[in-house]
Amino acid sequence: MIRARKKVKVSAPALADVARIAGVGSGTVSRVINGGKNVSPKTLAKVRAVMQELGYEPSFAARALKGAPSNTIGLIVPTVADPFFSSSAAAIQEVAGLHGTLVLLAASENDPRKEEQEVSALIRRRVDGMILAPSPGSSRTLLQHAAFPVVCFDRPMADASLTTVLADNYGGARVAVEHLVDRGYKRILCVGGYGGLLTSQKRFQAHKDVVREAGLPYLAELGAEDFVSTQSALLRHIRGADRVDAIFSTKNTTTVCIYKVLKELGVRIPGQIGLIGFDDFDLADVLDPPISVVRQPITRIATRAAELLFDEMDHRKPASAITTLDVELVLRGSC
Amino acid sequence: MIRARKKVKVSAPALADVARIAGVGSGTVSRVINGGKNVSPKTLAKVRAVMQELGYEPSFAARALKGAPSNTIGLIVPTVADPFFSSSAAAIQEVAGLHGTLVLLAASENDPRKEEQEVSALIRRRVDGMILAPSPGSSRTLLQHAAFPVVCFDRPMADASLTTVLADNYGGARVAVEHLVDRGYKRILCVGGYGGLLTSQKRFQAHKDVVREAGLPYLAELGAEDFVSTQSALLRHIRGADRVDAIFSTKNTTTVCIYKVLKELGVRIPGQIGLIGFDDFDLADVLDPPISVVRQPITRIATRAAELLFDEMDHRKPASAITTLDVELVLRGSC
DNA sequence: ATGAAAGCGCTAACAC
DNA sequence: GTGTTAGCGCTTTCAT
Repeated sequence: MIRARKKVKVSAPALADVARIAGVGSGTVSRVINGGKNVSPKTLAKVRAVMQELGYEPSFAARALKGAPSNTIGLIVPTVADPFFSSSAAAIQEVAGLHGTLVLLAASENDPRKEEQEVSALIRRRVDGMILAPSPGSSRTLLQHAAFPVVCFDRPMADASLTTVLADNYGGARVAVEHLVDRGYKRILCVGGYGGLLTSQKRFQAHKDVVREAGLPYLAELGAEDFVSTQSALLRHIRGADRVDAIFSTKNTTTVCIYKVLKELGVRIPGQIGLIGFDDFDLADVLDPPISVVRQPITRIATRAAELLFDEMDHRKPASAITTLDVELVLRGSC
Repeated sequence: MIRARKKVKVSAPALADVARIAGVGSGTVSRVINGGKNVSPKTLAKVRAVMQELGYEPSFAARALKGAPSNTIGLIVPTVADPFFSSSAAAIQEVAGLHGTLVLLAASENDPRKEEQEVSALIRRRVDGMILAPSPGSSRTLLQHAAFPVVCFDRPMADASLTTVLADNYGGARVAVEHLVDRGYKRILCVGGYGGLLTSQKRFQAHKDVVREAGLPYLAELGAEDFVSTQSALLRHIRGADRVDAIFSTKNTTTVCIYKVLKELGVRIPGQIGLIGFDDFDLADVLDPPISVVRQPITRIATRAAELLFDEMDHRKPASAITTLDVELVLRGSC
C-alpha cells in the first residue's frame, strides 16, 4: 500500500505558518508585518528571515474582513482599446498609485446589463471607490446601496446625482461650428454617430443651434458609426449643386474616416470642403492638411475624476457636483 | 444630553444581517446565494427579498478566506497609455471576462522596483494568475514563491523560465531590412531607442546582421527616445555626400517622429529616402505616402497569453514554453 | 429543509 | 516584548 504523502502546503503561506516556523506567536508576526514596533531586534530579524524564506505576503482578504480598506478602486469604461479611455485609465491609475491603490478594470462595451454585472463584481470585491463612464440607459439601482463613493466621468448618469467630471461638449461643439460660420462656410454638415450617448447628443444639438442662429440650413448625418456608414453618408452630400462646403465631425474616429473618404475622392481640404472635428487624435497635426479640432482635456478630466474620488474616500469635499472642463479650439489647416 | 444615536451599519451588509432580518439561519442564506438548492420556495423568496432590499452582495474576501479563488488576475504593463499595451489590455480583459474574471491593472513604467512592489500587491490580493510584460532587469524573486501561474508577454523575463508569448522581433526586423535591401537601398540606417528592452535589441541585431550579410555599411542611431533625439539623430545622416537612402525604424512612435522630421525638411519619401517601421500604427495608411511596416499581431499575442494563463490556472497544458508569433510585412508606399 | 458551529488569515485587545 | 484569543463574513459539515 502506498504511504500517504505528508500533507503539503499548496496555497500561499499564512501568518500562522510564519509564526510556527519562527517559533513565535501570531501577534508578534503581525507586529512585524506592520512596522515592527515593540519587537526585539532579534525576534524581528528571525521573523523577517522566515517571511523571506517562505515568500510570505499578508492576505488582503483577511485584513479586509477586519475592516481594512481594499486599497483598490474600480474603473468601468466601454473599452480600454479606445484611446480616450486608455489615456483616462492611465491618468486614473497614476493618481491611484499616489494613494497606494490598484485599479480593477472592467469593460462595459456600453452595455448597461454588462455594466451592472461589473458593478456587482466590484462591490463584491469591496472596492474603496469607483469611477465609471456610464453606459446609456444604465441605472444606479445597485449603486444606491454602495458603501463607497462613486464618480462618473465623460458622461453623467441619467437618474443619479453623482459627482461627475466631463468636457463641455455643447460649448465645445458650438465653438467649432461657430468657427466654421465665421470663416464664411454656408452649408455645414454635421457627421456623427453613437446617438445614444449624451455626449454625442450635446454635440449634435450645438451644431443645430448654431446653424439655425446663423440662418444656415441644418444638414446632418447622425448614423456614421464606421467607415462604410460614414462613406455613404458623405456621398449624399458632396456631389451635385447642393453639396456642402464644410463638415463638423463629432468624434475623432469619424473625423479620420471623413478625411480618408475625401482624400480618396480627391476632394481638396479646405479648398473644396472645410473640416473640423471634435476630439483631437494622434496624428492630426501630421495629416495633409493638418486637421483642426476641438480638444478635450482628457488627462485633466480623468485626473480630476480620480482626485475627487479620493477626496470623497477621505471624506473631504462635498459629493454630487458636476465639473465641466473647457475644451480648446486647435486651429490647424483644415478649415 | 444628546441621546446616543442607535448604532448604524456603516459598512456593507453581511450575510448575517440578511439572515437576521429574514429570520433564518446563516446557512440558509448561504444556500440561497449559491443557487438556492434545498431551500423551500417560500424561504427562498423571503431571503431574496431581504437581499434585494439591503443591496446585499457577498464578500469575496470572506470567500477567499475559505479558499475560493479571487476570480481576479493581475496585469502589469509599462503603461496603458501606449497603444500596444492598451490593445493588449483590452484583449486580455476580454478573455478574462469569458472566464468570469476581472483584471487588476498595474503600470510598471519599465521600473523593476515599481514592478516588484506591484507584484507584491497582486500576491497580497491573492490573484488567481498574472500576466506581465517584464521590465528590463526585473527578477523573479517574488514570483518564485507565487502560488499561481504567471505568463509573460511581449518580452521574456531574464532569469526565469516562464510561459511567454511574443512576436518574432528578430525575424520580423530581418524581413523589413531585407526588403529594403531587395529594393536596392545601399545605405540603410537603423533608428531606435529603449535599448534596455530585449525586443529592441533583437530588432537592432537583425538590422546589423542583414546589412553585414549584404555587404552594406552598418549605420545606426540607437538613442532615439523622443522627437528631439530622433530629429538630431536624423540630422546627422540626411545631409552631405554620405547621406542614407533608407531608414528602418524599430518602433512606431519613432517612425512617426521620423516621418514628421522628413516632412519638415522637405525630404521626399520614398524618392530620396525609403522608410519602413517596426509596429503598425493607426494612421499609417493615411499618411502621404502610406507607411510600410512590419506588423505585430498584438491582439493575438495578448489573447494567446491570456488563454495560456487560464489553461495553466485550470491545470491544463504544461508550463514554460515560449510562443513566438510571426509578424506580417505590410507594404504600403514608403519604400 | 434548516439551524448551529467550526474555521479560513488576520488584527487588536489584553494578559503576562 | 511577547503570547493568547475573539471575531471579521463567509462555507461547510453535522444535527435535527
